[in-house]
Amino acid sequence: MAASVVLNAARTSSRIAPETRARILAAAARLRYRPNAAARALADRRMNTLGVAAVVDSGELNLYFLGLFNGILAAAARHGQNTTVFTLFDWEQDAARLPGLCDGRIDGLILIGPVLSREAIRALPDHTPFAALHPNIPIPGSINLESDEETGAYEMVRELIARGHRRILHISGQRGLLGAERRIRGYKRALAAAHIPFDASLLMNAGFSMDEGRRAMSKWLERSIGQPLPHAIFCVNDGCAIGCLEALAEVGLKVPEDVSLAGFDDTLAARTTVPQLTTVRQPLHAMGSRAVETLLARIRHHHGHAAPEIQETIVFPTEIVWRDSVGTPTAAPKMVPAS
Amino acid sequence: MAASVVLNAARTSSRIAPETRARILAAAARLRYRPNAAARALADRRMNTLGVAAVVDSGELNLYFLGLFNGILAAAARHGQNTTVFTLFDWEQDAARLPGLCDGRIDGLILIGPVLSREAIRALPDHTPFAALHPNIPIPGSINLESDEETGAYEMVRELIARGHRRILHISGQRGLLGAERRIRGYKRALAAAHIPFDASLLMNAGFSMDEGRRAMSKWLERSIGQPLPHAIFCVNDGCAIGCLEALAEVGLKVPEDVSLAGFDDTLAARTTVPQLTTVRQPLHAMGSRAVETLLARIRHHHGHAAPEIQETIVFPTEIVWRDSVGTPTAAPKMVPAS
DNA sequence: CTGAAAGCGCTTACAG
DNA sequence: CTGAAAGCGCTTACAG
Repeated sequence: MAASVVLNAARTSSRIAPETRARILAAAARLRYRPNAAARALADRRMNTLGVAAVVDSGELNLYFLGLFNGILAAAARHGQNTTVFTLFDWEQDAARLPGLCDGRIDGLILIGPVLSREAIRALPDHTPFAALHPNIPIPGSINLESDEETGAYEMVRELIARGHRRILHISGQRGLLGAERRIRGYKRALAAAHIPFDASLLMNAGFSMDEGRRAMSKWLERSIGQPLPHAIFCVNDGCAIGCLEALAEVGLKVPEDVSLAGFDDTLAARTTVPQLTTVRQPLHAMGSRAVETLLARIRHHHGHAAPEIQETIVFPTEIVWRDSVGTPTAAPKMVPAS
Repeated sequence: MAASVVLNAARTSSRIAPETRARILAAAARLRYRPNAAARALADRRMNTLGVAAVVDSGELNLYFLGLFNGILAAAARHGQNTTVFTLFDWEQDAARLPGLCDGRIDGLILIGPVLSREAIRALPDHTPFAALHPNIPIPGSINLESDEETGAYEMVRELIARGHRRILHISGQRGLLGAERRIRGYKRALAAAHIPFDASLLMNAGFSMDEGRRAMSKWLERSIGQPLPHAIFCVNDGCAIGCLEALAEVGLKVPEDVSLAGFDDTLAARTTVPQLTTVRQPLHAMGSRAVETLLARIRHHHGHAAPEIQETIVFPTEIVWRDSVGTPTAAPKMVPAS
């Protein structure tokens, strides 16, 4: 007992005599004593470990994940918490595995971009606090963190228009996904505000990946041979924009000389393209850190500490980052070449 | 006891009567029983968790880490293992923290690119098995996984020469780091094999990051104004190559028209540049998976199972991936423009 | 100031 | 086939 108190600098009532303390410390050093985390967790009902659950699409975690994860790790390290990663293949199919993860090995769980049905949400265990980053539906009882994607999209398109771009192609994410729909709404609102009629042929459904961006762009180009290029292309995220860039390069079209291009997220990739990508920045690092901080507040609450005042939903502002992929439109837009 | 046996399908001698078994299962379902991982770990002396320790340079995990980590996660998932990430700031300074991580919360530890002194290696605890990916010094007693970087560099430079490039600038990593030195050796060997004298002005010391690549390239360009460009530039890794690409773009030089460019690693970034990067592929995903498999074999061994035949050092072959950043050299190389 | 005691939730011999 | 018992390594009242 005395050893436990001394070695943990515990806040129990017990005082240990200096001499005893010294003896304990000496013995610990001599024996190279290391506390056992599992035993401590069992006695404490606390693992000091946070879980992170994310879907690996096409077998790989992506840069969006990496941005959030870096923020999560930084905050976790500040608070002496470990982070364990659970990978899922598919939200719908793996939602059933979530309760099994909350078995005492983690104190709280961060869900990255969860797409859960209302039933799946109802089945979530209530003894473990959750935080959801970009949930497709806000999860009741969980902390929900999102960014103001609609405003981000709105402002990006408004600014493109302000720079003279009028025909703006939007390559969107899967219809029905909240993030995709919000960007579409922002896009449409900005067009309407500038009295530019919405043109359905300038909205391509694609997805959040490079592959989907490439395919969607190629398809659009193929079906538009001989017609004028848009002035600018606004993509649902950076990955999609990079796929787009590839498809344009394949038929010899240059960004931003022939057409301007914008992405969304400001992941690492936006700075590694040539030209660098103009994009709507989501503060991924800050969002990841904040998820950890708020989750830890909840965990302390669960452990009987003072009840923290926690918003259920935290919205982060977005911001436009201007780089070289957006230029000024040429007077006479180039025609789409045959490929 | 019966509950434990039934719920775990345990391999104990005990047989449980079907009726008892049914009663237990029913009760477990009714009570929504979830085993407690900490208690199980304490009794089993096994956490079913692997640790991953990596340095975050400039606050961010990079794509090299992401490549390995994806492989680690995939293999860990296959074996029902969790993965917890420990971030370090600096190997030298944080080596002392390593023993503290081996306190029963993990069964084995994977070190990503460790740069450890012989003393730090000696201080590593011996009750926890290790695997080291790209260790700067092979760690005795640990599984060491590396790729054949020297051959990769040699073949890349040999092939560049075969395509007509003779003046080849090498932007290297920090001198003294094994990975950097091996690439330099490969570079020099390939020059020697083609009877091209080594030119010290064509070797720039930089580092493994985009920033360092950009700075080194800019510096080289500045000091070479009015002189001929190299035919090709071979960078220590993809990140460095991308920095290079930026520095070239800044002064209006185009890849591959004005100069060819090659990287190393084949991270995600190599496919997201325009033009896409020719690079030496290290099988990062496979290396991460293999680290997990061999580490698990060791852990089973530690737990008294059959001794596995494990090589101390596993070397993965590299492979050149041809993309668009390498072209054929022009007859008259461009001169370095004033910036 | 100190230490004997109970308990965290599980597992695995072992004796009936 | 079944269940009482000891033990994993820690923490925290609690009684001296």
